[in-house]
Amino acid sequence: MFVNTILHMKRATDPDTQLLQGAADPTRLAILRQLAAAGTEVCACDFTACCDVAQPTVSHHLRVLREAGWVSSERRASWVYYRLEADAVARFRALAGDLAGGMLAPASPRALPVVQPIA
Amino acid sequence: MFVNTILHMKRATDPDTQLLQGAADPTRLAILRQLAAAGTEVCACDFTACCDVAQPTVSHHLRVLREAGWVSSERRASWVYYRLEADAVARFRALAGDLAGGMLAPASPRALPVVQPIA
DNA sequence: TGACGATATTGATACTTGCCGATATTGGTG
DNA sequence: CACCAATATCGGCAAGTATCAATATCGTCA
Repeated sequence: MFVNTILHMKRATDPDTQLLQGAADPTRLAILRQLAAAGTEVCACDFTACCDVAQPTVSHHLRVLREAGWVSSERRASWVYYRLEADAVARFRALAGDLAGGMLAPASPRALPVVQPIA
Repeated sequence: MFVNTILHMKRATDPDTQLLQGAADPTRLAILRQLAAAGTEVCACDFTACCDVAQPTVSHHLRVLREAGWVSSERRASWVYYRLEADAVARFRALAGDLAGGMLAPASPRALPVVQPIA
């Protein structure tokens, strides 16, 4: 109450909130989905094609995703490749599991086996 | 491309993005977690105690959550009770599953499936 | 080295959001 | 009805953010 009254300085220092905020944008969600669908790294140039925003905007969103822990990037020749961070995905799923904790899965015996990447 | 060039008017019309934006705030995430932990409906007055923000702010966040589909409310006497919407939780988990899609089955030849114990 | 293509950064602008105080609304009670 | 407690809404401010044009940076190639 006090901390907040002085000046509302609380924003998104919590890592879970940061993760969610990272994904909570149509463009960034599209990027994440494209990465998930690809299953491997994706060239930054491909995102520019997919999302109907200008190149600097894509670059901005990629930075936000990187800072939120969602993706990592690697420069190769003239291109920069982005890949999903397994850890972020795992944390996201854990979060979803937490929120679902109190709910009884009505008819979902289809518990999909989680394959852990060995290395 | 066009819609966006004219004037950037795109914000969060996508239901998935709305769901994520709903949860992407420390106060709202705390509310969702409290609801999940409770497993049943929770009185609005209890949220005021938990999150260190003023009453109007809690009310505001509850509205955002309701409009995002995360919760539903029911008035009983002087109190309003909120409960998690199973549908939203399901959609959230599905989203998490989608993003994990590429990571669950890597192209590694001998990826022995580690079955997660039924929590 | 210079030109070029791919990304990133900067700067400016408009929109969105979180917050609170004040006030309205709702429902129970005397 | 008047009063009170619990919530919701309003009005406005401050901070955050999404966007783009212009420009800088990096890496390749001639």
